[in-house]
Amino acid sequence: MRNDPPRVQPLDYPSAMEDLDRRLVGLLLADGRMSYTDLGKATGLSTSAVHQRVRRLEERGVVTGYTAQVSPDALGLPLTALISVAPFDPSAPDDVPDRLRHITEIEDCHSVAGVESYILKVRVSTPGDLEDLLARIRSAANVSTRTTVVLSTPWEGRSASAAAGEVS
Amino acid sequence: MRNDPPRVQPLDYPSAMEDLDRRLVGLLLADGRMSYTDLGKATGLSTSAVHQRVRRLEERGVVTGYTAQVSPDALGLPLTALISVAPFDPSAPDDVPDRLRHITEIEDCHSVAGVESYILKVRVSTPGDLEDLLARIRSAANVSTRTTVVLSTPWEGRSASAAAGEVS
DNA sequence: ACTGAAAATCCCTTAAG
DNA sequence: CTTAAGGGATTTTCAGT
Repeated sequence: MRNDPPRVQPLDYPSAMEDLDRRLVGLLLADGRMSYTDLGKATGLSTSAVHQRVRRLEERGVVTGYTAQVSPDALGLPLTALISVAPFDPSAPDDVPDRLRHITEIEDCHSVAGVESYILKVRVSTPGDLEDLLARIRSAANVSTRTTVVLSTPWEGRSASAAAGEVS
Repeated sequence: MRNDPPRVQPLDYPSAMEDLDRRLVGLLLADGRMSYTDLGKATGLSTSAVHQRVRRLEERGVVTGYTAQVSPDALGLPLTALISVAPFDPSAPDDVPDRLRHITEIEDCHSVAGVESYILKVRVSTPGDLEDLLARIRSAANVSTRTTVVLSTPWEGRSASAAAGEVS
């Protein structure tokens, strides 16, 4: 694989997180409504200890919130696409995200290193809606677009962090 | 924008979802730990009614679960990349997702229409880890890769569905 | 389908060791 | 971090409309 040069510091990056914290995060990723009591049973900790740790995780910004997982299909948004955008005028100040933020069909907005400046993930109902959306994006941000249609999604949102909470 | 031909059926697609359901989904997207009591207060429904509707939303597969939102940065995974993969041998049966599923760094896996077959979203700690990951992906699935590094993410996971739950 | 209330349960919080 | 316990809130059910 890779020829590891010796590291100056044998540290793991910011990730100074204990094993218990990782387990808790993993459990909350799997079920964000789990009670502190149940989290305690699953980790062997007392309810109070879990409460403390989860609160700290929230304060440290490791856990930023909780949300329902919703099926776009069931919501009538069966068409997903990835859109690369490039500004028509590269000399203009780059406020593309600000100009696009109000467009709710855009689920993700990444600034990327490459020929194009941003990659968006969008969800719509029909090809016609996609056509409309592209027009809105182009005119709102003065960009050209290159669209890749998603055919299917074997998996999504699997939070790499979940590996941290795996049962060993 | 687009020249709408008259629709054969003036239906809204599968989305036969009432306004109340949309509001509930929106609220649960914003706070997945909200209690039925509070959901009731927010929608003007009784606790029981909320309970019924949320249960039905879960049964219908609209709400598929609940999860904590976790900051990859805080977890020590500050480097995100999008990887397009294309099979070396296009005649071989396409079991790329199965071959990649065990690689936990891969958060999303989309099958796409385009020159390349799949687009992956991955998270790692360092460029070195990305290098390793790419090698593992290539050898596990016998594919070539094209990697786009994410510089920053103005927003992510904004669930287009949230628009449904907006305050009018 | 929603309301309202009652019952049972569970949860959070605090305190003390 | 644990145990213990109080008080409170929440889930869940059920009958009624």
